[in-house]
Amino acid sequence: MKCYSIGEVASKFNIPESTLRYYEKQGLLPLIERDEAGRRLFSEDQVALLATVICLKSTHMPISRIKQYMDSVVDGDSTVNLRLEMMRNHKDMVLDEISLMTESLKRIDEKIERYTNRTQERNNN
Amino acid sequence: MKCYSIGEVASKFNIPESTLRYYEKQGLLPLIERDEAGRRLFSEDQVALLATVICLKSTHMPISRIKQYMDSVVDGDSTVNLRLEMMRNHKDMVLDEISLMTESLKRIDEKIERYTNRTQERNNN
DNA sequence: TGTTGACTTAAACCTTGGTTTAAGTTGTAA
DNA sequence: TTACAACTTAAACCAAGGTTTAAGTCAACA
Repeated sequence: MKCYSIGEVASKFNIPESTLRYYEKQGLLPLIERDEAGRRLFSEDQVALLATVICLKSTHMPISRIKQYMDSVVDGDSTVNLRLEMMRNHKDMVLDEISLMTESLKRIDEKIERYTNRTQERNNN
Repeated sequence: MKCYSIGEVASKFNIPESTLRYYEKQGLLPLIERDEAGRRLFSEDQVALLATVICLKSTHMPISRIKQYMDSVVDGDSTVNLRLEMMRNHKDMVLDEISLMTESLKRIDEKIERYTNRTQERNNN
């Protein structure tokens, strides 16, 4: 099974290696193996888990909650219900945030329109 | 013209007074008047400006950029083009972020579906 | 008149989410 | 065999965005 070095993973996801080390230390990337020299080896599965971490981060889940989620992934089948709950909850948070941003975007669009009109008037005078 | 105390504004927008003081100190709320006792008096105009600050914050504009924007509001007509540019730029950022979140939401929905199926299987066994 | 409650300030403090540094190890290509 | 690039660690450092604290002022009500 092909494994990836930290450098490969970092460039695959376009994030600094230091961030990957930080995530591991925070417990977001459990069970990363090492080679004889102590270097991290990311399996395909772990790359997939990292993709999940990045997905949750991009929707603003705090690191402490991502850790809870990853811990329960490691704990296996017994936590499926918990994880389902967590994802449903998180989905609601994300939908709320998207709504808020979409609302705010309307105000921003109004400003753009008003400023556009004002600069046109200027040019016509 | 009716003016609002910091407490009134805080509860109107449901944010702590300390945050309002912090925003003023950071230059997001320019030109707040004081009464004889030194207490802040928010005019209707300033309440409207605060609403704009909150709108920009809710779309993740950093305080330093909100300050730039507010500074140019204070500078008046000569900065209309600048402000138009800023808002157009910001709109693009917000649209990108909404897209990213919407993409991530798809992955989250997939997880919800998989976990839902797994718990149903459990119950049928 | 005194004691609340709402305000003021400056400065210290806090959390989050990393990034940087310094010193060391390893594998490979020249 | 040396020199370079890719890795390792722990610990220090950093920026953003507030929050808390301590000490004080003031208006109004009992």
